[in-house]
Amino acid sequence: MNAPAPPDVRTRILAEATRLFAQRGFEGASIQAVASAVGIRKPSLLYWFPSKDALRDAVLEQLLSHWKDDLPRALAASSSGKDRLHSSLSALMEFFRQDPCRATLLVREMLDRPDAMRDLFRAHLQPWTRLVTDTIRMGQETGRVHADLDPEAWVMQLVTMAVGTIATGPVTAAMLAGAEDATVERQLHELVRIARTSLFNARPAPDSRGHAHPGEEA
Amino acid sequence: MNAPAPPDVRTRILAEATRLFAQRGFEGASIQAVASAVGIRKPSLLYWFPSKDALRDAVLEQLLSHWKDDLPRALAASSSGKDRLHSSLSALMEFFRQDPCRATLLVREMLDRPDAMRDLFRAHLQPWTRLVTDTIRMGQETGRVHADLDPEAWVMQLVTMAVGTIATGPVTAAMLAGAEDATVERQLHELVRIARTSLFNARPAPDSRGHAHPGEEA
DNA sequence: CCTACCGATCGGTAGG
DNA sequence: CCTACCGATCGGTAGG
Repeated sequence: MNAPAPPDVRTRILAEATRLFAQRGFEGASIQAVASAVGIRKPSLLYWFPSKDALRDAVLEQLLSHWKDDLPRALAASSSGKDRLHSSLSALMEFFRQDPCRATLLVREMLDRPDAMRDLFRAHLQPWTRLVTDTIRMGQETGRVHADLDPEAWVMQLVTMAVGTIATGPVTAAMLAGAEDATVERQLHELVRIARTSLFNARPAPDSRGHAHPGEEA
Repeated sequence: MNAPAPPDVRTRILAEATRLFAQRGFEGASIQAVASAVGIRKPSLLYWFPSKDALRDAVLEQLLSHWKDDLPRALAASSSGKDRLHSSLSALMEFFRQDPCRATLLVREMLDRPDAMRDLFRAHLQPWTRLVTDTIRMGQETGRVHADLDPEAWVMQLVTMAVGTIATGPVTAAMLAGAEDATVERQLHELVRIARTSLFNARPAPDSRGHAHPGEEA
């Protein structure tokens, strides 16, 4: 009846592996280092995960399952097409901002094993991207979204930008003028502006201010 | 008495190291592997570069110097502001398309050593970004460029997108609908459209010097 | 640019 | 989940 070790050894291994694989890369992070971070010996780690590659797979599986579950939730919560697109982007950025290791790890894996990641992306992310591109196409039919926009390519560019900003933001943000105040935030703010202007057509009537957006409906 | 190998051993080491560091990462590519690719023994490589870290530094230095020299050239060749921005983006994409290893290597290094890369970026890329942001600000004064655009952040987002598309494009491109026809090209095409629409004001009214653009409204 | 060699660390196994 | 141990490979040096 007594519960197993509350934080769960297996779960802690996954958490530390995610952190260390993201920080130092798969080749740069030894299973010895992961075991030490958890507070166990190396052979004990290999009892839970039969090999370093199996640990890598489990880490990735956990990350992509989280994406698969979290992202569509935000999308389903919105009603209007414009809201759906806005909250999809917010959810995407929030997913990586919650834990920047996710972005770093995804980028590293895409570079290390492009073929394996292509399959994982297709299996886990295809449904989510489909939801977003369908919403975009509806917007194109009503004329609110640029007609010459390529829906699939647009979504993947936004993913590339969001992942890249979180993963490499600490470097690129140092190029911003100003100073040391929240510079990754500044990049994310511009990212949102880029997304909005590259997606929606300019408002037809420049004079009518206020709530605007004629006939926003389902 | 015969001349040294024409391609220059040192140069060949740098080329193979660039390729292998990009492909497998710095930790994943041993100096033994680099030496084998060049066709020499490991200690011979260490005669030209005193350590693996020295080799890494030389590889990066060469890459960033190339950026520093090539990119501003395209910029200087254009006259009008709009041309300058257009050719800056073309040159940026072409730089990475010429050799995708450049993008992969830059991303890996930003993840592995953010602090060192921040300094290298500042030293090598600051002048180029300054040229672009100055041109953008000129466009904002004439009203052709969105007034609420953040010049430095916009440039870094475009760099993030271009580098990310070349480095991780083979993975994300597989998510595109269509099929197997030039999918990274399709992403680059959308990248250009995103850049254009997020930069320039729609020009429905040819009357220049329009009203100052308001910030934004939901 | 080579041969020969170094200690340290790698991923993984035996056996309990 | 542990101790003890394995062969292979790592970055680097000695010395020519």
